[in-house]
Amino acid sequence: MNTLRVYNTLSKTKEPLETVRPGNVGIYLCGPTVYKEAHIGHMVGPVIFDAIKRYLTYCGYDVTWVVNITDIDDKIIEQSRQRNLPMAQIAEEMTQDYLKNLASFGVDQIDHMPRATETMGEIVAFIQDLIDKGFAYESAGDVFFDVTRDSDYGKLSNRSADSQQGEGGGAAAKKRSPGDFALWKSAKAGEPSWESPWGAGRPGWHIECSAMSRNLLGETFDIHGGGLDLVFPHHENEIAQSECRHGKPMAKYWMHNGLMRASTAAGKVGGRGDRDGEEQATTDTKISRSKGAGGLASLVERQGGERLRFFLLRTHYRSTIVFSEEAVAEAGAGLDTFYRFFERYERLTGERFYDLQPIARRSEGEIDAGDDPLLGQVNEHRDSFLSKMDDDFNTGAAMSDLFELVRTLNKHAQTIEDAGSPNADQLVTFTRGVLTLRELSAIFGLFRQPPATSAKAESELAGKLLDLLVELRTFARSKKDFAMADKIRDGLTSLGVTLEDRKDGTQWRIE
RNA sequence: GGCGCCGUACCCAAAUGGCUAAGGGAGCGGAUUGCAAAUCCGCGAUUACCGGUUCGAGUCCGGUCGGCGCCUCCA
Repeated sequence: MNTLRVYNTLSKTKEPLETVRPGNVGIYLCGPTVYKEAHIGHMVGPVIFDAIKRYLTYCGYDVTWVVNITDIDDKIIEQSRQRNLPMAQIAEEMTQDYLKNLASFGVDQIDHMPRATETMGEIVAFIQDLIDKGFAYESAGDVFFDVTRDSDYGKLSNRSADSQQGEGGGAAAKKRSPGDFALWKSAKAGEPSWESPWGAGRPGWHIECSAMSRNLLGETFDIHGGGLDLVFPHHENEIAQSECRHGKPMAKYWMHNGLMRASTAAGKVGGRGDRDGEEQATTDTKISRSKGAGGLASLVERQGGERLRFFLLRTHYRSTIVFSEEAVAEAGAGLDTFYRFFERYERLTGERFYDLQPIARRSEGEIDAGDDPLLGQVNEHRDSFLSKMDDDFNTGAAMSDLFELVRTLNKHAQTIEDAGSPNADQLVTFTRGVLTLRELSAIFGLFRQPPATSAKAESELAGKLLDLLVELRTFARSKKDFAMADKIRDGLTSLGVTLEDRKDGTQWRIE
């Protein structure tokens, strides 16, 4: 098994992946608080970890991936008031929205999605044990974690416990130290609540993750992930709770993805932008739900889930991604290279790329190339791709090998086409090379099915009309009536239809 | 104020201190084409700036300038 290296926020270095149990990997990713629709930024973690799980599985690990749903929270209660609906209904609605978005982005590798409301027994037991062990205390119906009892506190985010101000407001008066955080919050009148030894209330924000990860992955598991913004206080407090209770490390590797920002045109009210020409002021602002980002469903409708997924995987997961639809469209131009190649593959072999069964295991993908130049090159691209994935899942770098692989295959396709009648040996080698493209792109979760064309609505009738126009143009060309042929083509171009004249006929494509 | 990140070509973006600084998009040449499209080939970088360490620096250290994150809810 190859050595995988993983960047660990705890040590601030890349470390070799050595799992708790050989051959197994447990991953816990902090999921959403379901109080409003998800935005594109919420998809970064799920997409990268989806690719990570695919890669680990491909490398032979048995992976268990948990993503929690936080369905109790002050913000959900607030929404529930504003919309005059029960908290559970809001949570359920937004959970469904989240699941729908995951599906659009091709995230289907999650094994467990526990909810806080379904983990209440374990949460209460967890808190009680912390009290019994002297790490937590009750104060007027609330329970707080006592950060002064945890000598390690702050090790993840590099902060000292006594420098923390903590949340203010009414809770502050009940705390022993300002940095103490709530494990259990007593319910005010009218708030949803659960029974506990400390009275009716609800869990604090961090405790559910400690309880759920312990339940599903054990006291020490392999990888804990989340957005960079969760390092403090959320993950710091999870560590405090879990490690004080268990007396052992919570997770071996802490992986944090970079946050997304939105590129928005800044004001420039008054509309005189001509003086400095193209210089347009833009600011990158944080994407947050409170600032009204959203419309993920319509974004998916416009761009397609695969483009968005590709856009996210283009950049290293720890980097900031600046979001704009222009950038997504640009990424899409790169994706089109693959789609066109798949059509070419189908023309040459009569087989659909999407019907190729991807090679599912790394140990089975190596090609015995012999002295075949094509397969030798394919192997090189594959090795390069895998070595980049081995180095902290560098999808952005590995992407280049996908492009180089498709270029190599395009060249081979060209020689086959130029030869006129394809010979069987060439096709066999070609198909074997294409199978490697299938294998590697499957690690990214790409090209699992043909891109949806619904948005472009190429109805049956439109297709037939296009076929008819192409036929008329072919007739004109055969008569050397290029003026007519070009008129038809230009007209179609202006409608967003591109024509390609090939030896074997003309093909149309809706851009 | 405390902790931390980033600055690579027109745009996006990769690069354990070591060969000509990946790849994509846009653009410009060329092959191909009736002309296009697609594909292939080719073209493009004082790595923000200044200094230091080193045989060797995009990478390490110090400084300057610029952008950003966390410290309160965040993926």
